[in-house]
Amino acid sequence: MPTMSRAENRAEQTSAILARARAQLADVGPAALSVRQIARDVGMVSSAVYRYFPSRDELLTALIVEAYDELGDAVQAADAGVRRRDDLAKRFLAVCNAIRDWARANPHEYALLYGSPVPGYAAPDDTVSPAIRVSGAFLSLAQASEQAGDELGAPTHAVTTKERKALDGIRPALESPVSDERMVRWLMAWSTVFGHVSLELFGHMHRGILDYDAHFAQVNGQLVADLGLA
Amino acid sequence: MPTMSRAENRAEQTSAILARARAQLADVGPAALSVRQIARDVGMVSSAVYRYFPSRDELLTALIVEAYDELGDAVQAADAGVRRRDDLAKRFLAVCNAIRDWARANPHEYALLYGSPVPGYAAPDDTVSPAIRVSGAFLSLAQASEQAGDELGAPTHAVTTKERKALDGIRPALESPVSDERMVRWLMAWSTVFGHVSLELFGHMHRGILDYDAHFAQVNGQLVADLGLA
DNA sequence: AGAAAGCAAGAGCACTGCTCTCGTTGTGTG
DNA sequence: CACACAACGAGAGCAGTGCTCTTGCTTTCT
Repeated sequence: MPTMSRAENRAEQTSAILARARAQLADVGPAALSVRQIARDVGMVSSAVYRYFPSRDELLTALIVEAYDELGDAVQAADAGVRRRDDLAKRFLAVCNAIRDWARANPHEYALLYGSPVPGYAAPDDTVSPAIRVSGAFLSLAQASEQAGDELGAPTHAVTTKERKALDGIRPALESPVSDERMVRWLMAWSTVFGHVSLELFGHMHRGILDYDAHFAQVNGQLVADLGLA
Repeated sequence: MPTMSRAENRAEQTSAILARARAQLADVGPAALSVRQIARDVGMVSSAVYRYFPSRDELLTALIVEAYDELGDAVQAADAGVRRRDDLAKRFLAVCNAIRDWARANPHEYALLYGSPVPGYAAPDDTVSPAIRVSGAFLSLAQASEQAGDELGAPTHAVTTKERKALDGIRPALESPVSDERMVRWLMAWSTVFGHVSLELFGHMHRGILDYDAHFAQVNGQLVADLGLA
């Protein structure tokens, strides 16, 4: 039983625990995730797990980070899959569909990220950097659209001075400037997309919308038009 | 200790339990809601609570119904508070603000309604009828707008035939017809509003948007314009 | 080689949802 | 009016949870 240094073993056990936790999360959801069950699954006793994760919440936080990364990868890959980089409409649609597809494929993970915050307030700074990758995809498209000189496809409601100040938090994250009017539109698109996905996934469109795919496509089409990507 | 019939007592105990559950929900959130703690609070032993609610999930369902009703009341009152009934923009803004205000005042309740579904799948038919009151507010405004002959404030993306069929689920809930183009816009507004509130409340706008009030007002202003209510 | 640190196991604490039993007590019926 | 029945509250108990602490053992560092 040599053949494994302490560090190696630790890495292996850590990822084994995470893998089982991941599976259990997908299976029964975050609320029912049990440290003891995970321990049994990986052939440990529950107290041993606490050598690797100081608490159940920390384990959940690790899962959150993983999920954000996975979603970020999916979104990034979808965007990168569009060959004509200046076809912003196509890139936008790819991103939106990637978000929804991932959410539908991983409902519990999506709920963990965008549903109610499960523990008191987990979100320490560990989670924010992977979290911004998704909204970052929207922001880069917004910048590209601005640089391409696109005109917004719908009349713009005058941006208030308060709102201009409120947007100061976003500007530092931009490499190239985006007009406030366009930024508002893109933020609205962000809310609309996640609003739709959440409402759909959490059952609020039940018996109202009969074809989620069609409706999401319709909404995206309208967003493309409003953003002036067509 | 007479002075109380069995039925009276039952009603009183039931509402006492509900009241404490309500308070605990607002305090610690749905996940940490404990039947035993509620029992202690109302001066009972835990097993006695099960004479009134067959399980913790049923209790939660009752709370969900209560919360839907409260939000529905708030929305309805906000709408009714607008004197000029034909000022649809004002009514729309009143409804949107009522939703957000209620959500901010009752974050745990909002999370229970629009966040991740906590128990496996509670939502039996008990919850659907109070739930549709909120979306119903949007729908009545959409109908009023159609009847007023408002023109949509932004170019319309062509509605696909699939989407037209997808909307069949909503039509039975309408008293007066609404064009599919307008309906799509209103559904988008619905997604946008709840998307914004969820993203804001669950912390996803942290450090990005510096003034939630201003941004929400800006978004609503744009929605009013897009819906042609101005 | 010896001290220090890492690790797995087990026992145990305080808590949870929920079930069952056991007296008591109010209620509708013969 | 009396009696049987159903509702009720309390208590014990089961199976499960997160987490801590102690006890040995083993790898690593000095």
